[in-house]
Amino acid sequence: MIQNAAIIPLLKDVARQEHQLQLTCDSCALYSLCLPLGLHRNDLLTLDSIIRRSKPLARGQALYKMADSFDSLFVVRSGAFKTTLTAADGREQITGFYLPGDLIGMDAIHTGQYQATATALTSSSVCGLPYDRLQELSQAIPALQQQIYNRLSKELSSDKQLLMMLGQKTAMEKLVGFLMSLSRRFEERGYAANRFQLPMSRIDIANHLGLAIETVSRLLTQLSNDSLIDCQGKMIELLDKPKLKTLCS
Amino acid sequence: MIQNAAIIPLLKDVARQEHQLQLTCDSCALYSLCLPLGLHRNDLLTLDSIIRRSKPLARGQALYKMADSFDSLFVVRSGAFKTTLTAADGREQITGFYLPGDLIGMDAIHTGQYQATATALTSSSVCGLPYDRLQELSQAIPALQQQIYNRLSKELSSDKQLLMMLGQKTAMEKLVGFLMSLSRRFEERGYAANRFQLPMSRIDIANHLGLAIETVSRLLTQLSNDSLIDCQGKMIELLDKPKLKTLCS
DNA sequence: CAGTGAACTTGACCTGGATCAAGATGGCAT
DNA sequence: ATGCCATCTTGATCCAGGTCAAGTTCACTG
Repeated sequence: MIQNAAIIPLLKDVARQEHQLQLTCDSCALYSLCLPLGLHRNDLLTLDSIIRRSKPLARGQALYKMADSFDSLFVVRSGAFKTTLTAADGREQITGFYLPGDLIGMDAIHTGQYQATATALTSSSVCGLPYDRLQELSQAIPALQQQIYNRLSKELSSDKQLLMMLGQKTAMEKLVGFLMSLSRRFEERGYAANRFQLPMSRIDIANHLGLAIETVSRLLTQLSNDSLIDCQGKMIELLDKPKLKTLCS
Repeated sequence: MIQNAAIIPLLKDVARQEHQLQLTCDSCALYSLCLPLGLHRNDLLTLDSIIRRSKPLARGQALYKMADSFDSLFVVRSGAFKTTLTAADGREQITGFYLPGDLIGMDAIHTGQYQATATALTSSSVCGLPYDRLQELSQAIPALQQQIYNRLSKELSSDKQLLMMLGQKTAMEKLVGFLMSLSRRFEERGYAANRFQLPMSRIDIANHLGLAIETVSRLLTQLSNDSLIDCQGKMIELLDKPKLKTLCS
């Protein structure tokens, strides 16, 4: 329950959290998921000194927009985000969903501009890491440099996994694969692996997986009918993980 | 013609090149595309000292295989590579094509193992960069650290572009988008932008774009009939770039 | 707590691209 | 040269999933 509050807090909850919130990384609940992982105490304090803790963002609010000038990476502190690419003709593709501890904006490093739009899916807050300062620090702190390499590499890997999903798999495989990957990510964060609130709409899921909303809706119904999941609106419970696993391999 | 020889050299050509090949980065034709870009002379020599220049690989030969233990990144020196993910059920997805100057293996950094299989599409050669040494050097050389961040970020960006292609676009848009992106990449490398040899088979293109081979073949025929491209086997000439651009936006 | 618009579900139908099938072409080894 | 196996092309058919349509439910707002 505390977990769910952390994912989809009401506005007033966020305000309260904000007030109570640890002001240093070393007392942060996300410590073990976040960038400072593996840093020594002094280095941690140095990193801490450059971090800008944001006001909470409301659902639907943009953290940054595509083509905005790039200055910071962001760590999700609470809530959830999506990043969207917009094509010349206006079509949009959701390229990723980001949960607490995830790092957003890394695809902008090689240019002066953000390459996508990052939007809060629920009330959310972030820690901002000014890139120029981060670069300097990572030059001085080997463990930090390594962390950054690792984070970049990890996002590369998961994008390539997603390419496999989009390129090879059927609608059902895509959807179940998506649910399983969400489940794993919640679990990594210490939340329940088998019962969670989807932070995104069916529309977002469909777009992300290259499907029609109707297809997503129908497949969720079908999984429900087959008692593989229980699905009440955005609340999902995974009832038969082994069978689900066979559906997405 | 020299360009094509560099992309698809005969084995004997490679052997000859190997012999003639500059042994230092600062005399390498790829210098401006490659990792050393922006390094000062002394730093360049230091980087140079850790580079392992490989024997040429024959067409179809693997540079590394998925789950092999990770130790080096590789820069393509000549030829071309594909990287392939293999799913549990054996299905494969080509997650990227790599041309001279491109860096391969970055998705492996965050684990001890390569995350994909890298295969030479033609006779090719690479420069190997032992990751532990590279990490140390980039700690000492700010410009190198920055280059590595940039390269990782750039690959992230292009993967996300690809996600957009796979998620949103029709078969024709995918194929034309693919051709245009190849054209741009050849041009960046100083080769002709409008006339080039495809280093990969139709099968590989189809797999990469999530299409059937038959579809790729049909669409190429159609583009030929409409005089938008000229297509003789693997030789492609882009005849009407403006119209092609409208087909993929 | 009624009104409103967005999100979601379900059904009926349609189509883009997959699959199946049958050559044609081409690169390579002998 | 010749034969062989890969790759590629082209045509015919099929179907997964998209599109269209018509409600239903949900979450805000006033």
